[in-house]
Amino acid sequence: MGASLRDVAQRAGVSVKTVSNVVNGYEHVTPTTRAKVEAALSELNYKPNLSARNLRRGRSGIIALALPELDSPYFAELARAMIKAAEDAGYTVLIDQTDGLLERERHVLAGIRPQLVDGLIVSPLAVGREELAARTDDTPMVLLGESVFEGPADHVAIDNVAAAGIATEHLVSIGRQRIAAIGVQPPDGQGTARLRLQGYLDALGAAGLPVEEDLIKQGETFHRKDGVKAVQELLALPEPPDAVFCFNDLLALGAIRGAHEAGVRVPEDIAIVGIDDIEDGQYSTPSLTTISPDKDQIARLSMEFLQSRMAGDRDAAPREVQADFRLIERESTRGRH
Amino acid sequence: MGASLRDVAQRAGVSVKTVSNVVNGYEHVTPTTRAKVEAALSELNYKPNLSARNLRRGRSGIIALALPELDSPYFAELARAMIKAAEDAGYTVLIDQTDGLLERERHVLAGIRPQLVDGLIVSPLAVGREELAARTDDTPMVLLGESVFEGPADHVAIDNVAAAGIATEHLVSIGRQRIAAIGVQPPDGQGTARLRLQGYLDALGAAGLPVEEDLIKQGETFHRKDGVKAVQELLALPEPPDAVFCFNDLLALGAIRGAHEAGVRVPEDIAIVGIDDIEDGQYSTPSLTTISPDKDQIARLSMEFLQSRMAGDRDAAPREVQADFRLIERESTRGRH
DNA sequence: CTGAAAGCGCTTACAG
DNA sequence: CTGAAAGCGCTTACAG
Repeated sequence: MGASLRDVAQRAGVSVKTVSNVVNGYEHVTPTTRAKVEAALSELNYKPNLSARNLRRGRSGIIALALPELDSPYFAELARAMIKAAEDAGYTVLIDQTDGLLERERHVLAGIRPQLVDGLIVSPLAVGREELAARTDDTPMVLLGESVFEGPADHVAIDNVAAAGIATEHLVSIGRQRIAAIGVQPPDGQGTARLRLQGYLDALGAAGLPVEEDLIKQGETFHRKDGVKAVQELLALPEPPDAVFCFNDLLALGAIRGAHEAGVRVPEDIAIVGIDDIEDGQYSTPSLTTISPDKDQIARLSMEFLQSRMAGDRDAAPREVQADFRLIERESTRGRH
Repeated sequence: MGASLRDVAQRAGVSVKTVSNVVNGYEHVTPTTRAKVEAALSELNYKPNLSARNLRRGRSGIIALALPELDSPYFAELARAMIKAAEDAGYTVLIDQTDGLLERERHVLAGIRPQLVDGLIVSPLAVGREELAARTDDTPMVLLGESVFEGPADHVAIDNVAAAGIATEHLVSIGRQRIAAIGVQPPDGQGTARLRLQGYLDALGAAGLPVEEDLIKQGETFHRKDGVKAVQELLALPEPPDAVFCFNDLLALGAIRGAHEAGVRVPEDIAIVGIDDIEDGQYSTPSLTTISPDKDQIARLSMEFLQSRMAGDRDAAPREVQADFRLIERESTRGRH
């Protein structure tokens, strides 16, 4: 294969140590020596063996990012931000796609790739709080997404209750009275949905609007198709809603599509708002009002937490931080009816 | 940190070799010995050090996937398929996001992470054929995307000329006469655009339609915003087109949005077709007619090529394979005007 | 400023 | 079936 340090050392007529010094940018090397070594280095097209280096150094410079799915735009956009933030910090990212499956999330938490990955950023869907807390692997970890973990590890998220509240409130503010929700999960489902439901209910209460069971719909996988289906059921109701708060943008885009298919106008007949601010929502017809979490900030904060843990600060109490978000008004909630 | 093989060996009262045998599932181990070892293994919560194993074995089980951007839906969907295919083959994927920048693509080709990655799947945008051919790093590599490489490495792609031809032809078949194109690149731009332009021109020729310079628009970054801008320019023409072939779905979705903003109906006034079959196109209003490349097949073929190279078949002539694609008709080209 | 040597944790011929 | 030992390629005290 490629040349080793020893090959280079031989060719340059110096010791392995000296070559290593040059390769690693150690300052105190005679110009002459350095020149000789560098010549040999490039003649042999030397590339360090990273496995060996990692073994010796006890670190790899790789962190794993475990996400439910890479082709859901929110996660894709988050992954981009994360890869960028990791790179700025000198790390590269390895991605694990869990599909939100319990089995796979467990596998990640138990430590796939021991000693190959210096840290872990995980967005769990299936695994619960207790299991997270009972983790035996000691690779530094940062949690993403929900906000009901209560301390098994550092955690970065937006305030989901508040975000959902603001989205719902916005629908109230434009004069809507029958506000539906799409994205509720079965009782054992993910916490994000529970928190967003909470925010929705809080906002209805604050506005003095009644809660109607019929207007609260499940969104099993948080994908467009669930949004289509749910909105169709809502529109088939004897007294359909005049607005929908969708627990994410994909559901909302599905809802827009479903309304269109049913011949119902958005926003005139039904206003729609989502959460995530994925790019699609800027270009859909109508464009989508949404809550925009600061993805770059989430990425940056996650890396900061992870870095401090990787740097040795393992025992400090788990930290919890909430990233910024803001409401972005677009066509799907414009105007009154 | 964690326990090493030696720790386990001591505890079990056997040699390191025996523990290694058990860990690696070597068959010929006495049940008694195995039991002892397994007990020690779980008592110490042993996890193999992958860096050490990789160093020794000379392989890592990791392949790198270098894509322009992870948050472009086509690449996100392709990445998902690739991660899946790699996993089926026992590999994990590390993603490099090049942003299509020459500098970063070069870095990938020169071998970032030497010996840490067994193989490379690259979708180059900026780097040209000559440079690919002149690569010095000998990590096995598979190329994705264009089809004008002519042999520097194994290559998987769809037949872009044919795909563009079929898309254009479809517009002809529904009676359109003034068919525009969006997505042309500056002369030194990527080959994909050149090939799709070729297919477009071929189809116009075959249909006996004239080529009009005014109807051929650039699409610098292949993103939605370029589609919006280009379609607006087209619609401002004294004699606007009645159809547009967009070189990818993102451009097409932008074009739909742009037409909507201009008060022009799709498909009645202007029919639109794209390439990629990203999920958004199923749910847009109107839904998008497109060419669907078989992404799973692309992923599978790439892995097969890569595996054969990684298995040692380094010197065989570079292979070229074309993945399947098909036209999917949706609302954006339905009906005649 | 440079060298000789140990050792990171593993796998693998080689013996027995 | 199991053990003792070498070595993958690197980094890093330790000398000098």
